[in-house]
Amino acid sequence: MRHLMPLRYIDAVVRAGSIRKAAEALAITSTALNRRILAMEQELGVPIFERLPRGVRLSTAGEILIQHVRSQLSDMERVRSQIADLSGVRRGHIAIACSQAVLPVFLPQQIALYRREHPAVTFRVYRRDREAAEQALVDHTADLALVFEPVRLSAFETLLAVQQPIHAMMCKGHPLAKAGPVRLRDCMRYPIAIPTHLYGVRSVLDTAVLRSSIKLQPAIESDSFEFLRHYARQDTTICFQIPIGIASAPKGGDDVSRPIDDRDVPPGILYLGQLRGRSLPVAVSRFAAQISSALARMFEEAQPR
Amino acid sequence: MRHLMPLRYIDAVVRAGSIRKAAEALAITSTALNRRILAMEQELGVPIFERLPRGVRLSTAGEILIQHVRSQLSDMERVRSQIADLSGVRRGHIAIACSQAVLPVFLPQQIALYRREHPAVTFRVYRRDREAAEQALVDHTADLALVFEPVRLSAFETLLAVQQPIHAMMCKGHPLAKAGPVRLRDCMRYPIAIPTHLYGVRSVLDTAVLRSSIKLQPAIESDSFEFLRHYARQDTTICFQIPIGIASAPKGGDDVSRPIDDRDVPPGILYLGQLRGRSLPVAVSRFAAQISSALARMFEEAQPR
DNA sequence: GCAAGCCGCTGCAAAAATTGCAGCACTGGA
DNA sequence: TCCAGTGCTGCAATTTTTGCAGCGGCTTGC
Repeated sequence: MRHLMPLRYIDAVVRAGSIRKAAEALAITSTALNRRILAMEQELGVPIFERLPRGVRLSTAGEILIQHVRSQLSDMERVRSQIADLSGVRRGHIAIACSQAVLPVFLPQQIALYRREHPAVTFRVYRRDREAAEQALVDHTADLALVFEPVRLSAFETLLAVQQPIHAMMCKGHPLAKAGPVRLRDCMRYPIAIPTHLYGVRSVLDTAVLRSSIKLQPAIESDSFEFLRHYARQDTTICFQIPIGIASAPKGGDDVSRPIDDRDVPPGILYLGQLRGRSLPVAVSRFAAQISSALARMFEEAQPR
Repeated sequence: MRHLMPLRYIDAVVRAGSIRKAAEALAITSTALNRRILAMEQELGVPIFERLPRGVRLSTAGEILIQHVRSQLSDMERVRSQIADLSGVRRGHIAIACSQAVLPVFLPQQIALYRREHPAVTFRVYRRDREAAEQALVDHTADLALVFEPVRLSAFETLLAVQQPIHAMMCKGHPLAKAGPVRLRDCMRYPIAIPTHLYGVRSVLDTAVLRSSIKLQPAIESDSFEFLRHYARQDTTICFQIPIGIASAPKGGDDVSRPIDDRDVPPGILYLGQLRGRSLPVAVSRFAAQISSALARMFEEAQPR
């Protein structure tokens, strides 16, 4: 849509932090971009940006404006999508910000399933910790967020919530590698590998441990689940993951997972959500419905808390 | 704002019903307008208008688009207003759709009061029956609606509701011209002048009469309250009005008003409302707050029903 | 302490877009 | 059947936008 180019320009400048960088990203000259910004500011009667020696920053007025700009841009996207939808073409774009846990199995499966029906729909998947995921909704980088144990929920409108008990994972030959729940204190007899505080799994474990006598003494700490898991395969180290992040094939994998007993660690909650008050494009809401029903089918639906 | 000219153009064409008429209203050539419409349609990939021999009409896609267009336009207005507000300039524009009753006294007073504080704010006042008033909110012709006994309330978000008992009005020398409530059957002994069914006063009277043995036999029926009132001054005819439409000066007027007894006619309700879900420009919401408190001070606040 | 590197901004000319005029084809009503 | 009214198009004039080169201001690193 041609007429909202000026809005795109403003958004680009905000994201780039400088007019020249934004111009490069937009494949136009800095001159042109600069003049459009100046023109907008004159129309508005107020500067949108503060000029700094190293670029520009939003002014107070700009802060108000950028909210409007971003909602306009994504709303136009919704309109396009609705119009395309009624002429039978199922196209669109879906951007998702999500926790690591859904990256290896769940999301690839679901997206593939969806694209089988609607090949004209494109996807973008951002791996974001629970705080950054909400921010992505706010600045319209993402349409949906699928996060485990989000922190603040002010701009977040929950579409679905499912329980996710923490599982302990270990290599096949591990002494604890049996079926059924395992007690946390049994795990603690072995070296443990856990993620950093950015992650929901860690925060659930931390709060659970607080009210018990057990102490978490991690042998390995990392911000990469992939690393933790591969490390745990090497020896008797135990790592932790939630069910949605564990391949469903029960015997094919190199490792074994056992739920930690409810009495030790209560289940965490995985949330699917969108920006509060926004009306989603058809493609997005259809995809949200699909993964909602998949999640609800796979896991117990959680009460909002 | 320059960049939403295309949107204004579309809106103008929709309202005018033909490109040439809209072009005239916009003070540009039909050629230019026509080409912009064509360009928009090409960008969208779908016709916005159906071409008729006598003009154009919105297509299905256009119906979706015009909603977006109008909300964009008024949202931009809100942003401008917010930005102007933070730089201390209290300017803006307020459009109100209202029932006749508030036109003679209440609204002029309130607007004058408001403009004394904020002279840079401009007003537009539309006289609309209760159905048209809601429509004016929907198509963004009006920011606020102040209507007596609205019919449908689907797009209408109530900001305040106050009770308005129906009053009987008569000339000074009338046999009924005393203080205190009057019974409806006493009024019926004289010729009565009442408004058409478009009006809330009529519908309140009609429903009240339905459950009694009294029959409404209007001597005069008109869609102009002003006419009815002036007519009633001529002889013993009685007309009806709600308190907000009656000048507060108790003895200055040429006529006398007496509330009709609650047992005969229950009070109607006057609603102040806006378009559901819309966030109003600062000027508008400030004015809404002003008249809300004025109404609440003058009349008993009604429970929503 | 001074040069190098970014930054936003501006004068001027080229390029691109928008606009206006005149005119065409079409339709429904007098 | 004619006429008024509609949307649409080719072409030229006009307006707007863009790009190039360059200026002055500021921070950073040697």
